[in-house]
Amino acid sequence: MKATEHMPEIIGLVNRLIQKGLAYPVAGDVYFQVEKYQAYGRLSKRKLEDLQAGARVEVDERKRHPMDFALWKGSKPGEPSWESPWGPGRPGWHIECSAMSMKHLGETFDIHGGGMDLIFPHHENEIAQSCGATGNEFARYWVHNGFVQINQEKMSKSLGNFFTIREIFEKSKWPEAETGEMLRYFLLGTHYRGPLDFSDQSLLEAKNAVNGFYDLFIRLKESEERTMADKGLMEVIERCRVAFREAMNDDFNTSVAIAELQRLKGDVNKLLGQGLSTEARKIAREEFRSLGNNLGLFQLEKWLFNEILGTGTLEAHAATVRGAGTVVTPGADALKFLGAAPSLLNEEIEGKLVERNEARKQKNFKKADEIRQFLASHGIVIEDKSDGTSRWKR
RNA sequence: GGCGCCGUACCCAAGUGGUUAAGGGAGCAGUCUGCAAAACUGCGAUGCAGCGGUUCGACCCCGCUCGGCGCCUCCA
Repeated sequence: MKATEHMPEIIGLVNRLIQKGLAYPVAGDVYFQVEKYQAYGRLSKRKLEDLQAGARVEVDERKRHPMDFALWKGSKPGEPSWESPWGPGRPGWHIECSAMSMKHLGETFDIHGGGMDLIFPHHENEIAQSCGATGNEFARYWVHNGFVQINQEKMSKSLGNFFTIREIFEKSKWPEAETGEMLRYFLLGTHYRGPLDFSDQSLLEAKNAVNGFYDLFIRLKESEERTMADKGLMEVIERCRVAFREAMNDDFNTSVAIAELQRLKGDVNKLLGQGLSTEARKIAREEFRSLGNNLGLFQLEKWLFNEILGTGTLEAHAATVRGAGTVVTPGADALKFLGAAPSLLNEEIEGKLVERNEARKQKNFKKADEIRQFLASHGIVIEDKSDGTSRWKR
């Protein structure tokens, strides 16, 4: 959806505000007259008289009040422009949000999100425009998130200390799905209103935490049929459901919601030690999937482990990392994932595993350990199972 | 000058006017294991930036201070 596809709606909205006496045209521009909108400043708790007019930018003398903001800006020669009743020009910053949300969501809608830095002036102005034009409430709830910070500093384009999610994917030595999930886990680990300091360590911690869940999922799939703890499982699941819902209902308290998932993980691991039926293990996995779905977690089935054998995903990805070279932005240190060693082909890993198990059978533990060591140097961890076979993971 | 967010253990991070201040990671010590990994068990803040105040009682309420971050008619 693009703002440029909504020019008729935008122009219509500006017209409506002029007709209501809330806006006035000046030499090809159209300004919203803040003094005519008595609730101005309600969202950001600002009073017109408290604002420092001209503190950063010189006041435009043509405006009736220094705080009046542009709904439409006449274009200078050579600039991209659209035709309007006030001459060629382009929409002011805030108007397209109002026009587009009105068209697609209605005059009043439930939730409007955005960074804290947008509270003023952007969201304040959106409200003024929208409510001014319709007389109705604009957004019922405002959800403002804290900043992502790098080394205690706001991440922003102008500071140059930013990088994109795509770059995180590219720098990571892990498959995209995994990287995405750990990023999501990291983001969800703190309350949305608080600041969030981005670092390679935080991401690594998130990765390990997510891995812990998938370790459990693998166990759920492999354990033998025993039914001792089935009943306990249902109790533990029910407790988690209630607590999880409660946390989310409390202003999206995702850190608590995640803590509940962790608690369930521990509970299920314990019950698994006692013995769960195939059916119960399936229920447990489904429960994680279902709860996790609220947060975009645990949706991957064959992720990470050798079940994805043959897809080539990991190898292709490692090539991307190797070719990427060094990062140029100041965020480089944050993106420098520790020891991004080149990966092995899945087939090679499988081969080494067979070789090692052969050695183990012959009690040639020296050789077995060498192979473990070799794979470890490539970031591959081997886990021996009780039935004599092994699994691996990165 | 105005408005706002944040400061909790080694790290990340919830939370409450008064029961043991969630959870995770790391660490240490065990169980298990050929060795590992995973899993499980145990240990870890007498204290929640500092100082005052309110209160029978504050980490949580109020005030001040210190420290970090952000916004305040341009551009998005």
